[in-house]
Amino acid sequence: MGRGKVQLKRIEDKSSRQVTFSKRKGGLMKKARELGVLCDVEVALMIFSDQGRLYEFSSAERKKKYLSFESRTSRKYLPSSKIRYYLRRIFIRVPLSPAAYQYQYETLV
Amino acid sequence: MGRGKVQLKRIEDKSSRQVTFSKRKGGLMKKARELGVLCDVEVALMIFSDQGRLYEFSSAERKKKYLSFESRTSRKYLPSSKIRYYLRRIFIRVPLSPAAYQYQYETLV
DNA sequence: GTCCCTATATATAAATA
DNA sequence: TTATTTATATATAGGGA
Repeated sequence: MGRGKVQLKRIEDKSSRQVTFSKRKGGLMKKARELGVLCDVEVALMIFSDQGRLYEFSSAERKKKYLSFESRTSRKYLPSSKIRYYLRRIFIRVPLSPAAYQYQYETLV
Repeated sequence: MGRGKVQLKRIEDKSSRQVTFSKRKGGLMKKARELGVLCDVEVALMIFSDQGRLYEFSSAERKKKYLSFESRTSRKYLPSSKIRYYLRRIFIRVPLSPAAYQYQYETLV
């Protein structure tokens, strides 16, 4: 999709990796939104940049009614331990123990 | 990206909506994976079809070590109340009350 | 549904400013 | 760096079997 064909492996040059990230992130978000609209389905997309920043798209129209995770994190740079924590909790969904959940709940609500 | 240009609104014909869903879902998954590899970032994508089926991609390499939500749901068709529940819990992340969490935890673990 | 085909729209790599 | 341009690779709409 460009002047040259690209190999599917990590782009080693930091500068072009950043440029590609920015372009493809935009493209992916756009396509996620299109899929939601065209096919009338719910789509969610989350991307953690290597800077630890969270980019998120969700087609859930009710989103605004609820406490948004995004509002708590998207403007922060997270350390990698936090990233791992969030990934486990959100993407991989290891249940927290009830005691750990109680603690989390108290810090969030 | 095809013989005709498409308007960004719900495809009303059920059959072509289904075909478009299948094609674009595949494309989106592929691009999510490419972004993760090329730019060395974590990407997660979740799609609920209108049949209530969950399709999921996550670049988190540690995934297999943990209990996967996918293994519990991706082969099932969920009623819309369940979809809404999962969307709230996962995408929008309304915290459950500790009591409700305790109940969920017991049914999951 | 479901798989192919292929003309066309779109995304984007590399160049350029 | 950060935009903008443009040539090219890729995705996919519409169609047929």
